[in-house]
Amino acid sequence: MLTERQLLILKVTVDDYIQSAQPVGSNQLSKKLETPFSPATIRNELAELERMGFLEKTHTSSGRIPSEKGYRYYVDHLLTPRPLPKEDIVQLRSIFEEKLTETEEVIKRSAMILSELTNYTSILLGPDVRRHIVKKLSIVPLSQDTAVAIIVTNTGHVENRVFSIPSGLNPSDIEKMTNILNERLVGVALNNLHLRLEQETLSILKQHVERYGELFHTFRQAVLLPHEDENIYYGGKLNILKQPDFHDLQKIRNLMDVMEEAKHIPMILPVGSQGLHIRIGSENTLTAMEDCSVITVSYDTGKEQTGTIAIIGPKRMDYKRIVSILDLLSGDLSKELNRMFKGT
Amino acid sequence: MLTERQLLILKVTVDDYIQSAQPVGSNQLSKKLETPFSPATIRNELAELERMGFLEKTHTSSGRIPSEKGYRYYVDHLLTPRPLPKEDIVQLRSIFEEKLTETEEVIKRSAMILSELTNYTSILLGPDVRRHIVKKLSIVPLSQDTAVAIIVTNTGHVENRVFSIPSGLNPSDIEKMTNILNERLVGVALNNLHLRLEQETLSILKQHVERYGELFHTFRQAVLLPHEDENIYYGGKLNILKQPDFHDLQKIRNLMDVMEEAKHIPMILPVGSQGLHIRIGSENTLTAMEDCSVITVSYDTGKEQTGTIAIIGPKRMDYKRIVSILDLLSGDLSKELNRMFKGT
DNA sequence: TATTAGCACTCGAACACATAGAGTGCTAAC
DNA sequence: GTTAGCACTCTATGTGTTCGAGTGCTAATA
Repeated sequence: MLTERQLLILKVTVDDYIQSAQPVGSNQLSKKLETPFSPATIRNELAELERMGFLEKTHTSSGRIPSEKGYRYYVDHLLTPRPLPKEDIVQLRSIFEEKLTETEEVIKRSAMILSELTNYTSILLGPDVRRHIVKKLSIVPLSQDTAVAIIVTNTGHVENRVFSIPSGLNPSDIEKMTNILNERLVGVALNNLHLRLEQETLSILKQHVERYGELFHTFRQAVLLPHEDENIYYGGKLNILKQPDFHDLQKIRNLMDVMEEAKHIPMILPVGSQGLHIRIGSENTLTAMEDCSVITVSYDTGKEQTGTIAIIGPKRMDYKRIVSILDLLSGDLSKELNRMFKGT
Repeated sequence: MLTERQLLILKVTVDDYIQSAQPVGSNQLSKKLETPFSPATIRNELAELERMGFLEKTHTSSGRIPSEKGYRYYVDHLLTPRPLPKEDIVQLRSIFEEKLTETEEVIKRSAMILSELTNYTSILLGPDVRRHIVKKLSIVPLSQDTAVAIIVTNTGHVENRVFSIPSGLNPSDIEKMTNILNERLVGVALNNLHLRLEQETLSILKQHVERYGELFHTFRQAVLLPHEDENIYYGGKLNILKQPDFHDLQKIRNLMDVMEEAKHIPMILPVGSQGLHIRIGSENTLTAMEDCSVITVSYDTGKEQTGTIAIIGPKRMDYKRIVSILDLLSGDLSKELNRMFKGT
């Protein structure tokens, strides 16, 4: 168990290191504490904290830096979220000052402001497109053998894909097919589309549309593959380069590589989980991220759907500030999106 | 005027430096030349080439590296494009092996393969969206006071924007409006849409649609602002970090910053100009790019439209290889896109 | 018993200095 | 015109020294 004084020293050490990026020594610490103890006393406590695994030295005669266990303890027990300064709140709220009509726009803007505010990299995940509800389907012929399939969802999101149509097809057949699809598929979620297509529309198409087989086949192909990466929004991808903690070019490369690759996202952040999460250093799944901390918070997009806000920074991240910012943004974003879609 | 031997020495020097990234000395050069001259002779020539401004030294007793003037001369007079190795051709052609239906997909894939092949950053500009021709317009109501406007173009490109509609509007009015818009605007290029909207549809709308004013106004707003950055495709953004020529983190940041910002694109590459262009170092407009070379080539997307392929690398770029690659790709891409849209 | 002053010790950063090696320019010989 | 020879220059590398910030330990102190 940690004594009061040890708690205090640990907290001040972590705070100081987060702020200065320099190992913290007993002298500095002695001056910084409001109840003064001599450097020698502090040294004893530091040695004890190190023995317990909360602090580390970079070399034998250096000051202390927090270990991962130290950060973890700090985050779990010593984090006293202070109210955000006014200017931060103003900047955050500026996301919504210009009335945007599209979810994507709002999220994109949030990612941008967030990275400006924090100087870290932000990743925002929009609500899962696959759960959006089909509002309308159209098929627009482009040439003799191609057409574009368009699906509008309740959120105003538009999916579109070009597909090939059997040449010499009767145009009125396309129209018929479109009508049948709309009758049967409006109101269905995108992730159920596949199933419903086969179950409900195939037999009806068979009756009304000539050469339904080829047409149905390519249309089905087109509709099935969703653009997986289209609701991931980044802010400040290059902010890593601003951090003094990252100097090894190879590591920076690995890190940026991992972040940009959409398929890695589920490894980087807990997609779909509720509330606030903090992953410190090697708590991350990917080794490329072992020097990073990731803070995520979920937000609510209405209709029981959620998105995720994430901040990626060095382990020496300003946890206190980021947590406050994410808390505020999560609430604001939920409110705004619910307002936008109150009627859909 | 340069002598035969000076030309030869300049060429070998540039080639060698491009390959090794190390200043080239008289000894090396002497060994490398097929007609052998002693290092001393070479030294005299090198001194002369330096005097004329084609070569530089990094310090008094170092070997020579090409100056910008040297690269320029090399590119203008000494570039003997050699045929690409088979494996490069195979990899390039792999862009088209999987039959893609959308321009965007093909271009996206080209950007990716191109950066993998070259280890540099590629930027591909698609054909100017504003010159695409409207194929179909729709308005899909989402809620009582929002709707999404959708414009399909002849290329299969779909523009969509959510806009607000006057609450309590008669749904049949939206239908009427959609019909009128389609009658009047199909076949018009996107960049003329603005003008035509006002000139041709406003008066007709007035006659047939109640409360046309508000509806028309917000629709017009939605249609007017095109997503400017949506036909820029990047490949290998992080390849800069692979280049030994870039080590200064600050410069890397500036460079990446500039490249990612869509508004800088016209400054970085000669958008819309025909044929092959090479910009070396300070020939670039932006100071952030003063250590880079940019090679661009245009390609033809049918219907008298063009796109641009660009490779951004260090001044010490493998010009010979890149030029060959871009030449080949430009041709292939033009062919493929023309094939895709032969019927539209 | 908890705290602190004192002190020897350790390590990194900064600096001076020496050396090796690659390359140069110049001169004189071929 | 070409080249061998040579003195010179600069970088990179390694070594030794000093300085300062920090530590751990011991003994004195409250």
